[in-house]
Amino acid sequence: MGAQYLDGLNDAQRLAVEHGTQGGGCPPLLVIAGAGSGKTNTLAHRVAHLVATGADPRRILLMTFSRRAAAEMTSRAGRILARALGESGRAMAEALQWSGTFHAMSARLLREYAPEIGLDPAFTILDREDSADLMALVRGELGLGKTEKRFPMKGTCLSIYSRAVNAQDELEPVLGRHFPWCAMWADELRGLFQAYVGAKQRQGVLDYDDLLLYLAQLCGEPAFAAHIGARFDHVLVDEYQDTNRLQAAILLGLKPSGEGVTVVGDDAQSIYSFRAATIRNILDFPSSFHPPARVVTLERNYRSTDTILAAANDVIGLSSERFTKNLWTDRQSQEKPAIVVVRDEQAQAGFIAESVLAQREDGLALKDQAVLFRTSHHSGPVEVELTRRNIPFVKFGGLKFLESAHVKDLLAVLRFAENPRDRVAGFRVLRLMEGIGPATAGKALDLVAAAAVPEAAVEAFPAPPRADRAWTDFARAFGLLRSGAVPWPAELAAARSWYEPHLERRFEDPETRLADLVQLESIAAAAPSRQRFLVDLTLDPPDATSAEAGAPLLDEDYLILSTIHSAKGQEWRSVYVLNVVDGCIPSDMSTGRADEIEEERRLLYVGMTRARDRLQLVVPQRFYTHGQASRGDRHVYAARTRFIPSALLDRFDLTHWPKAPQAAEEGRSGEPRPAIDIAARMRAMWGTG
DNA sequence: CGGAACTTGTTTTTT
DNA sequence: ACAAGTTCCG
Repeated sequence: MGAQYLDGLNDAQRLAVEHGTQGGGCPPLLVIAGAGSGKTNTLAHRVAHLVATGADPRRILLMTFSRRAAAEMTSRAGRILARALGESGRAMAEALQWSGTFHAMSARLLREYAPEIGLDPAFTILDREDSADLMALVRGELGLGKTEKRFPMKGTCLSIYSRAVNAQDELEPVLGRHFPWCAMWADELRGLFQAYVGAKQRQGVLDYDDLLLYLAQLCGEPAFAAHIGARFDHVLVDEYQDTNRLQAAILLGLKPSGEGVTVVGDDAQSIYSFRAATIRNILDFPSSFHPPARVVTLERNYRSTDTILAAANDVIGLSSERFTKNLWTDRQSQEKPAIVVVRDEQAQAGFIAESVLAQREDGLALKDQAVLFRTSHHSGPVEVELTRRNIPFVKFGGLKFLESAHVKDLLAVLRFAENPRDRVAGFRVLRLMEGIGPATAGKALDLVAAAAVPEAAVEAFPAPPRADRAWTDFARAFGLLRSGAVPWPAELAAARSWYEPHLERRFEDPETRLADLVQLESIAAAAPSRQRFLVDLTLDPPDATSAEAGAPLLDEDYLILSTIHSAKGQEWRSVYVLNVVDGCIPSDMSTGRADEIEEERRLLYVGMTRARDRLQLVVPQRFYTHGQASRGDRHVYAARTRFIPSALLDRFDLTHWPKAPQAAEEGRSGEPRPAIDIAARMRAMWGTG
């Protein structure tokens, strides 16, 4: 049967789309989808085709890496179905309710099964920072704050815990491999983690890892697993190379036979091992089943020019691991990707600004261009330069608006109302009031947690005289939020009006912060309930920060700045990669072990393969070190990344910017700079510290 | 309780 | 260089 909407697909894509839709069951399928091979399109077609050939869209589970990817996928599937079947097709797509991240789907399922596993269905979810705060709280209670040698910081403790959980590994090997400097604390850490788990359970809170861990445990019980698995006829997982062992355990628990399972990914683009993702998941997938899963490989690249692809293929080709596929394209170009050598990060920023504008003159909108980098702060000087020249941009990755103190404060009020046992939220809220410190807050929270009616306990609490007034106001607001008398979006406004005086007292710039809170209310309006709002926001925070304080500039043109991690799955006509220098890519934090270096290589590969028509890698020659500024400006010389050795230079055009070093410009503030800073080397001979 | 001054270990990417 | 934690004082 030749469905017309499949005509645009190539043979391999079509194989992937039609697999298991022609009767006789649907055995497991692995799609190895190279960069730019039309992966999203193929997966969307597969979902649409499944539905068009009779699958019930309410019984399809689609797990993606981000909510944004899920939305893209379902809307594409919707368009295909609408084209094929008209209005009824659109309705079918809307029934694709089970799509989202592993974490979000887990939260939803756990909420349903909570009563059966002794979990409070009103559980709240701690984000990374909240989890670390709770870890610190517990650490204090155990007296690990005051030790001879300093105990690891809260964030480090959480990272250790998180890796052990997600990799399903024992503490000692985790410490040995990833946190050798904490190995001496193994016993104390074990005790800390035990107490941390206890605290979470008493408070009815789950952290990110728990969402996966609880569901994996549930799926480890055959009876539950079968029950949950039976709700879905098809389970599709995108970006499978970036899943960890817990996620694989969930998938295999739900569908032990692999019937109806499709996973899609690319081993060459695995870049999340720091989150315990393991490439073994995708490599071992076929042999997890009997007979083994079918494998379809998409090797035709529709995105990049042949010159860009040749360079990217060569970069990944130097990997010590063997990759089985070789991407090809028929998009010819005369232009090779460029390596642009600039003097320093300042010059790099100047080059970006100028080049972006020049390309816009040539008809390339800002939105068609993106600046990518390894680490969030690498874009600092570029951001300054763009702002100076009034070039609008939006930045993805790095600090989020959700992490600002005032937003967290307001959310904590809601979370405390949702779950009065949530100590991190409660602590945060109570201490906003003048005269309430850690001691008083702790006492109050104990009473609230023990009370049958939390709002009554708040009202009855004997606040210190200094805080009396503030406490009365709080008790009233808290009672209102708990009563359910205020319908949802208005509840947020109620919380804000309680919070406003505290905001004004605590911050220098209350106006801009208040604007953020108002913006939060527009997000809240889209959520059906307080609970959904809190879950959605912690599991999928708005990930962009723009120069002009988050104004939704949908129609305007703006440049994209993004970490390479956040650029996953995206593409632009013109791409710049910053700091393509040893120490940045690979990050000098990740040059310890061979597998870390390999991941950095893949990171560069991912960055390069985002480009459609034009790719420019920028190499600053030196970096200023602002350590102990004893005398003069110190700097270190940087070398081009080790991932592009001389043998690969043929694949690139080597250029300098500015074209001709302008002596006049340099001399303005005094003597010309020497090409080699002998003086700095002399000083460096005697150590840097 | 809350702010100021000081000390010391750390390191990035994100659901 | 920085942020987190500690100590001290009003």
